[in-house]
Amino acid sequence: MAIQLIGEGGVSGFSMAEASRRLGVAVSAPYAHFADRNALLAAVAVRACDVFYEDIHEEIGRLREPAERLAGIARCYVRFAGYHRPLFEVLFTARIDKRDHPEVEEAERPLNDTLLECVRAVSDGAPSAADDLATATEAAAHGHAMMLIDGDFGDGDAAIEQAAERAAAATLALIEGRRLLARRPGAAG
Amino acid sequence: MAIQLIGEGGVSGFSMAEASRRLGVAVSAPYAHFADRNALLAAVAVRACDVFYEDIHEEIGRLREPAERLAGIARCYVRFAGYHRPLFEVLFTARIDKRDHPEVEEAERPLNDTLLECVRAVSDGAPSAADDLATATEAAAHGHAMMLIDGDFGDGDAAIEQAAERAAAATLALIEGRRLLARRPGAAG
DNA sequence: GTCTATATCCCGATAGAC
DNA sequence: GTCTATCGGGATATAGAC
Repeated sequence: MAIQLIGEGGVSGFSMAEASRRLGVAVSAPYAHFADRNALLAAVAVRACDVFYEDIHEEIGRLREPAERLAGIARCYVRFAGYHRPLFEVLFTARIDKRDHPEVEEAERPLNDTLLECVRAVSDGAPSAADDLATATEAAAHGHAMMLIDGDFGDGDAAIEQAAERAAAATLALIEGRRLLARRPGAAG
Repeated sequence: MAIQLIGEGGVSGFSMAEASRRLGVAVSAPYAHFADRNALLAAVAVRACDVFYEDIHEEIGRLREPAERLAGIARCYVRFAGYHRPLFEVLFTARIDKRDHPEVEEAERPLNDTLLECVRAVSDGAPSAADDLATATEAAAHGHAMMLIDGDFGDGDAAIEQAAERAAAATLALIEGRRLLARRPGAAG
């Protein structure tokens, strides 16, 4: 499938023209399958969600402790960024207009649901506590993933695993100190 | 200065041509001041470091508690992303080759030093503990900043402040649970 | 569904006059 | 230091034949 080969290039400058060249087809060929560049990117994003979803469920299927499961999601997040970098970039750094491509939002929903489910399992009954922890976890995972891509952990599989392990550990630390995540009365939100 | 006006555009596609147009000068004018596009971007990045550095020191100058100071850095990080978005993008998402432009690395050093200083103040004597906390803090701040830019917190100043407050709170939580940041023996790194 | 060919546009960078 | 003019390149997207 074209989608996979396109993934070999970066996200931008990824171009229809170069992708076509790599596939050995004419530059006009992709337009028979996708309305325009963004439509193709959206299709890649949907595929990225599917891969990500499978990775996460494989991981949390092995884990029983709620805290470990949430940490496992963070681990998967960073591993996904490392092992499927092009998909990750399309999903998180390509600005796809969700109004033009609601399929992407649709594909993202199961991921959010899984995260919320795991967060609720470790969060105390408080109303906004789960949301606070979910946001913090997502931010920590995303930050580690970006730093990994930026090369802050070095190169190769060892760097990926180190970043993933750090993200998982950070998640456990966030859980440990989660009572401090409650926003103070003064802040908006 | 051209640098400021250029900041009005996104990071990419930012172009010399469009920047020149905005300034009402010829497309060739900037090349009298900068060798090429990357040189201009590098200059913007250096400026970004300076602004960031001043913001941080204004913030931690007001704070005494070590933990609050580290949280203040995270707060500044996210605020910087929100209030100086173009500078933030140039600094963190434009890939500038540090070998071609060592000035950027030079300008970044004081920032790293400040972070490490604050981290050491809250970290227990352990050797790698400070490094672990620094990485986790940076990742959390970066993650919140990226989510802010992505619109996950909404728009406007309220969104910026909310994201900044969440990043600060996450930092405090990381400090609280910092003993869990130590990587397990099995992991590489 | 794929090809060739083409229209249109924008960008980075340089040359040379002023 | 700024201008005009230009070269060379690459991109998106469409039209029409096969």
